[in-house]
Amino acid sequence: MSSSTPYSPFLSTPVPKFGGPAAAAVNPGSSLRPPSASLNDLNAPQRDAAITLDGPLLVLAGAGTGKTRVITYRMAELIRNGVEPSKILSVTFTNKAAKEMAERMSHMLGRRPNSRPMISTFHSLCVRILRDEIEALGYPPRFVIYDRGDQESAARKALRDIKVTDAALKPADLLSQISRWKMVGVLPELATEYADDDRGYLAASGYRRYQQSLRASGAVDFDDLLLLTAQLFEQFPDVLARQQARFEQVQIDEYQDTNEMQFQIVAALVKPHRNICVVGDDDQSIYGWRGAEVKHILNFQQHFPGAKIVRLQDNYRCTTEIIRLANQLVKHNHGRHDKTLVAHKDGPTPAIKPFPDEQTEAEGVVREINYLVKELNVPPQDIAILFRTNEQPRLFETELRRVRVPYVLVGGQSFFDRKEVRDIMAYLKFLSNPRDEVSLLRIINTPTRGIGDASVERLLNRAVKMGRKIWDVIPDALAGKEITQKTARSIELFREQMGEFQRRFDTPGISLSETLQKLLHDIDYEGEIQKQYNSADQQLARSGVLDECITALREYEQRSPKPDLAEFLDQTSLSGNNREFGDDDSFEQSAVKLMTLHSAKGLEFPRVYLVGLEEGLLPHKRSITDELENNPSAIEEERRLAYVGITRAKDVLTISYAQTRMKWGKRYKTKPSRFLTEMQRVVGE
DNA sequence: AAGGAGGGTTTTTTT
DNA sequence: AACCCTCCTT
Repeated sequence: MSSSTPYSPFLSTPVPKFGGPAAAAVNPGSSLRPPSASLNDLNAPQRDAAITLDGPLLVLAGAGTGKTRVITYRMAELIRNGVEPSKILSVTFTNKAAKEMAERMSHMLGRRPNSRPMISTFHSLCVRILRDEIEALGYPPRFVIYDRGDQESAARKALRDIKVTDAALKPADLLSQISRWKMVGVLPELATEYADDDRGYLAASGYRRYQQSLRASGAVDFDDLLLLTAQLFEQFPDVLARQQARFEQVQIDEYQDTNEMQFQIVAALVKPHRNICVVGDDDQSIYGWRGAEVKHILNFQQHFPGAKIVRLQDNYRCTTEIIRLANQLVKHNHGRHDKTLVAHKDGPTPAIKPFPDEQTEAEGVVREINYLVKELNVPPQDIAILFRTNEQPRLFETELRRVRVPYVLVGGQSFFDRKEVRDIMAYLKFLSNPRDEVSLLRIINTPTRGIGDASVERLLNRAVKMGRKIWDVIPDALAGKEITQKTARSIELFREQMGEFQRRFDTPGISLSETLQKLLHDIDYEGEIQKQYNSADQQLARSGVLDECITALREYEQRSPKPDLAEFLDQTSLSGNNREFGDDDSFEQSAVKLMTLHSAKGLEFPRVYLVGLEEGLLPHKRSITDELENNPSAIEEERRLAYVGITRAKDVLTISYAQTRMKWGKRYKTKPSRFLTEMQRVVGE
């Protein structure tokens, strides 16, 4: 985050080296270097929050009021007051936020690697706990984390096994129902009780199959990480006691987006000492669809009686004009803590620009960006284009490429969605955990090695029936003439080959990346690419992906003290899509950012283009129909999303919409978003 | 078993 | 318009 805020930027003062004179003066008796941060950098309420060290604390922080800063300074205060750094846990919403906060702490603490606060996301925290303790639940200590694609395969298979057709229940629908159940702690055995119609019953039995197959594969999905941790705490007091003892102080950022399982985990962790500090803004709750519950932040005082509340309403990020729009817009929501942000700097009035169609919108926005960058020397990284859905950025990308302005598409699953990467990850997952059936099925005939779908299907049926592994039923399948000699031979070869690579990956001292390189060579993945794509540059691009994978693994090896394939896989599946791979920091730092409103949470940019403000897009069509059906607050979440978008802009905000838009190959007329009129009108007028 | 053609379907947001 | 699935030919 670039910090050119007019009020003391984060590291405005030089950081004295460890043990310097300043350190001795502030904290004479401590072996720890005190933080360089001075509380004078903070305004009164911020300071009040940062020095409240005991007992539950709720910081209601509006957008741009410096909540991350408060959390960091508070950690520094805790350490200054003698709390052992490693006994502090700070939970952030994304890995990126964790990384940034860790870097700031390193600056403040002067890099003392032996004791530092644990800063991580809920999911990473849970992985750490589960890696140590999961055997208690009957899972193997080695498990793989299934990403979205793996989950879909598992769901598809579960539905096929119970003979449910796509028409009755689609894999994606099953997954979202499973997720909703897991989010509130409903286990497969109990799901039927929560089903209220036929589809619900189908989903419940799908859920049972799905979970069975994950367990048999030694796999967990994202929700399991939370659910299993909560279960662990509930069922095993000794485990809970051990984890409780690890932390004396717990802080949680973006608390408005905690879901039920996360709340339970935290409540259990802090029970002995109640030293919990949560920071959030109910107006920025945008993950309701993922089980986030605003009620946790609204009811914090009921959960933790005696909690102190600090309100931060001074916005130091945006101009008065931007804040005026934001305030007016969000006032249309009900069920919120009424608060009004106060801005402190002036700037141009935000522009609202209509365009005839989405193509012109992209051209217009990019033309302006190009002018800013080329003629006015605005650094590209000061500019962001924010949008609601992932189909929107394409046109902007094309335009940016055309005028040669550097850009990065943040978040979009582009890298991990590529077939080649998914294949390679499946190989690695399988080799790390040979029980992983979903990955095995993906790679068993990729590249093609004469093991056809029909044979695999028959083998699988037999394997399931006999409760054995797919390899072990080959002789029986041969005898029953279910597969041919030739197929059996191919499978044998494949099995031997994989066995060899398993051993290699398992042997400490053998380079992981070199093993991967050899693997790709041995299975002739390159040849597969040559066959699949006939144009030379496509082939080149696809092979480039292979190199990127190898490079990613090599980089992991270099930065990890004790490289381990399973750890690499954990990190890549949790680090949200693009992080580990092709994460070219130096390039990213001087590029225009393109991202969804959801990914933009917690970030800020001097110039923001908020595009596609149309009915059906923002608010999204789905939320409009949801509003009519069952969820009266669906539109309110969209409104908060728009609010988040507006408040990302520090100085210049430009809002745009297209008057017509292409959909499914047809052009439709659009209506300007209701939010546009709302934000320009005071409630009640 | 593999590859290609044609037809039907699709769109929210992500750790 | 793009993607996936199914069916058909080799």
